Amino acid sequence: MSWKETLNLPATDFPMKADLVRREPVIQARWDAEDLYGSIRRERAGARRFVLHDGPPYANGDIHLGHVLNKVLKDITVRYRTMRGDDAPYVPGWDCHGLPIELEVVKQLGAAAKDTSKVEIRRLCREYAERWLDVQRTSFRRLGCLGDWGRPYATMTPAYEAGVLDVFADLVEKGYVLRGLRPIHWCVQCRTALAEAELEYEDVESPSIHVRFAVRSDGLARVGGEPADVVIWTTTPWTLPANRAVAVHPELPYAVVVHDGPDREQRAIVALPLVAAYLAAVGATDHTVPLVLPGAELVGLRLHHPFLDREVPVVAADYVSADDGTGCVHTAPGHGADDFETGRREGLELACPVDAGGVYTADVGVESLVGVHVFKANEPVLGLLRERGRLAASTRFRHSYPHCWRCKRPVIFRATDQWFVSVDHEDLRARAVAACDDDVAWVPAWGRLRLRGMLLGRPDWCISRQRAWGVPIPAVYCEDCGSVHCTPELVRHARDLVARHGADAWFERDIAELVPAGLRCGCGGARFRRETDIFDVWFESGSSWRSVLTDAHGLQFPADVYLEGHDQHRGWFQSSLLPALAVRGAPPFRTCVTHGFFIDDRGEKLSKSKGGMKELAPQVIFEQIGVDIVRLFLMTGNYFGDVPVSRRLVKPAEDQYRKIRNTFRFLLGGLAGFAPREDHVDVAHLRAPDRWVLQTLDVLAADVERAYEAFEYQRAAALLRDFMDHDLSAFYLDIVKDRLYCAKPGGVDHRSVQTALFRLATVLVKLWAPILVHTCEEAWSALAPFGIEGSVHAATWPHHGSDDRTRLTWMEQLREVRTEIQRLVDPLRKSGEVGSGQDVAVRWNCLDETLAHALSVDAAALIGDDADEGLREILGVAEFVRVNAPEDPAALEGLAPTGREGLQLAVARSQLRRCERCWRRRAEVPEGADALCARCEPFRPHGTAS
RNA sequence: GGGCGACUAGCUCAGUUGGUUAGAGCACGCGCCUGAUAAGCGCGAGGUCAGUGGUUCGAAUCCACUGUCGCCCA
Repeated sequence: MSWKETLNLPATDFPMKADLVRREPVIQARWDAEDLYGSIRRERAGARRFVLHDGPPYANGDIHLGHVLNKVLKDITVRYRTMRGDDAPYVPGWDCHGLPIELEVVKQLGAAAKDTSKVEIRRLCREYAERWLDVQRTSFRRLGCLGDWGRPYATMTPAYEAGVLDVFADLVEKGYVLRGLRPIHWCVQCRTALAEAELEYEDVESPSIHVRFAVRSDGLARVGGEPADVVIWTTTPWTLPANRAVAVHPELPYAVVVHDGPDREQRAIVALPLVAAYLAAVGATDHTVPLVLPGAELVGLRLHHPFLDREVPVVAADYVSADDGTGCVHTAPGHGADDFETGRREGLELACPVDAGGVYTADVGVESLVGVHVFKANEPVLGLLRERGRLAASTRFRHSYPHCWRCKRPVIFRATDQWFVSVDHEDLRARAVAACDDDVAWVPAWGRLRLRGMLLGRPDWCISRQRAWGVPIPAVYCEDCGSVHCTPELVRHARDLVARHGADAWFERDIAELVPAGLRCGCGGARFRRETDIFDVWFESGSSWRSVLTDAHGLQFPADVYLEGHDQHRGWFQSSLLPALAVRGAPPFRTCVTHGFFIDDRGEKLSKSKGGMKELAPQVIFEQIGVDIVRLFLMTGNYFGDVPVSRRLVKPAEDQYRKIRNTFRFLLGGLAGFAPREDHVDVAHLRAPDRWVLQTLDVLAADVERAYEAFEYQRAAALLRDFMDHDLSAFYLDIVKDRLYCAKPGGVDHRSVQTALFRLATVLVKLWAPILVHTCEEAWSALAPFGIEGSVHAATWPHHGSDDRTRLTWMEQLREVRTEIQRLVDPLRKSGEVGSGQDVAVRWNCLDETLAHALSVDAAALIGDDADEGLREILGVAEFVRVNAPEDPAALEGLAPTGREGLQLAVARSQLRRCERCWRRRAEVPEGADALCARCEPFRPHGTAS
């Protein structure tokens, strides 16, 4: 007869096939319908608040894999903290202002852009940002991220803009804000200042020229008495009209080199280590060096500008190196950061004869250059140099050069009037470094060093931009004398206006409404015009703590965590730290967590020109792969560093997912007929393997918890995967199948397993829940018949105790033995001698005290009643017999050493008869067809012959 | 060019403060089971821990240099 019907085979509604693409939206719809986020918040009201402050993505275009990783990590964090019992709100935000959106809008307007008012452009920008905000929000929700999606923050709302102005007003009041002429990166195409973050470095080919600056005759005595030239090297000939000095390193040796030239002998002054390079560049064939002198002795020499009627000094500068060029550095204070600093120190003129569009102004000093675009000026400048015999050499040079992130054109350095936040006012820089060291935790730890280095090296923060789409800088200029007014009162006046009417008011209202009543200029004037510059978007997002970390959003200052890509060390982390420190005196975050970026499976960064990662576009994830699989995939690698991605690399995660899912399915299936409250078996009465597995689960839960606490979610996933693979699927579940299927339903053997399975299921679903958000919710629902209610995401984190490891180490030893047996059985299987382990008889002898003890005394103590049966169950064999070596040396025949020191084993086909129901070979099974073991005999239907 | 990281099996990664024979998953090879079945299980092969030099009784692990890659900057 078929005994299958007399077994308790697994049964559950939890399907093997995930069908994530179809099922995830259904689960999300239920979360929405039941207002899961809102109800959790209400439930956690008054609990310890955990604030993760969302860094706002830019509301421009579809989301990509980078957004996915970032939002998933945030979601895991929020869900984990929530399960720990914290009140962990998540308020998503969007960065809405800025150049990319404005340029996109302007591009769409085409020729009409010129005739479109600023306010109209702003309106179009707002619509554009709103549209993408919605698109992105839909995608983020589809990723299963839990949050206050109905009430996000957006940097273009009046409340947010007012917050930016609050921060600015405080900075003005405390004296951090200054206005000045500075050379900054400038895009002549976009006609705007660019932040460091808006630059992209690309290789370009530039002219590479050596230019001779003649030493004025009264200085020749210091350089050998003969006419000589200081030779500089530059890749930007167009900046030569703005040259105001030549810098040398005071401690570097300089050589006077005499060499042959095209028409006459030349005497050139260059750094000694660079003489050979110089001679090669000018093509000299022989030379002498009559004089070497330190740079310090050159300082103060006066030089003739190569084509302008002016003299420029030789000055000292530390940054001059002997690595390239000539060691004599062309210095144009209006066109370079180092040059500017040098110029300020030496009192040089800050010349910048270039207008916003990149065209030379009349100040350039050469009639023929006026009106020429600097990108087309290199040839004319070279012409001037040639005419005057000042061009020593000219070639081309390939190097990395900054480009505008939006229009991709090369940028220039140009001196302009800008607004700055001083980084050194009231020791802000030093305080920021100290805060980095003492008040902020960094995950991974090297984030501290990174931000530290950036803070120490950074210049003052240029916060102004000459564009339309942003928060206006509230300042006015006197119409009579031109002086600027930007007081705390004026800023706060504007702040109130913006809070009520939005930032557009600044551009559309009458000037009288923008300034406090009765404002007078020092010159007596009372007529003003408004500043039209707007804030750097980094200043806006860096002020988010002011308007977002507030009660209005259910948040508070400071945030527990900022969690972003590690490009935000320089970006948002820094731009948030500085204003908060200046205004509030404290960092806005307690911990900064960073993740890495994606590279393709060849180790190269993903670039849009190569098609980005289309095979893993969010649409593909949503419609073909499933979010949970991708969430799992993202938790397999080390997301703190570079994350390699490709469709091919996701494959293993799909397999892993199926394994996890099926293990859940098996756990759930084994629970059929179990009523937790009534059928639950006390720990003390649990069978040995069941008691062991729950203890192991406790250890696992503690490890997983530590991993979550440390933001090492990939570690949590790895621990869980290993446990489900090795400890459950390959070991524990294998050994308990017999009791689960064949033991008397409702008996202790059966209920003991079910007690373990029930706890395994509920705990594992919880431990996975922050990562596999949908699958765990589905599994949680499948536990409904066993009294489980609600959402797993509203459930609380499992308790776990017991540090007693004796049972664990005991079982470890048994597993070693099990492995050794399997190793020996393998050849028997391949030869067809045995099928499963249930056909195997094992004889063993052990020379190792500890192991022998574990297999005998410990087994008796930990298994209880029938230790032999217990060992057979754990080891998965039909017979496990210790040979009586001392009294019967012949019994050692056939025993072989194993990988485990001291353990000797012999395996063979068991000669015992097999129980037809449970397939175990046992001594008591009688001969004949349909023979059953003693345990199974009661399942024989009445009237059936044995 | 500078700062910060990374480099371990064909691929993706573990490897807690230096300490037995460097682990796992995928892929690969050989099998088992058919009572988790569009599942499950076992065994096996595969590594000069990027390279070179150093510290140490002992280095994948600490130090220096070199190479390749990434991020940030110049």
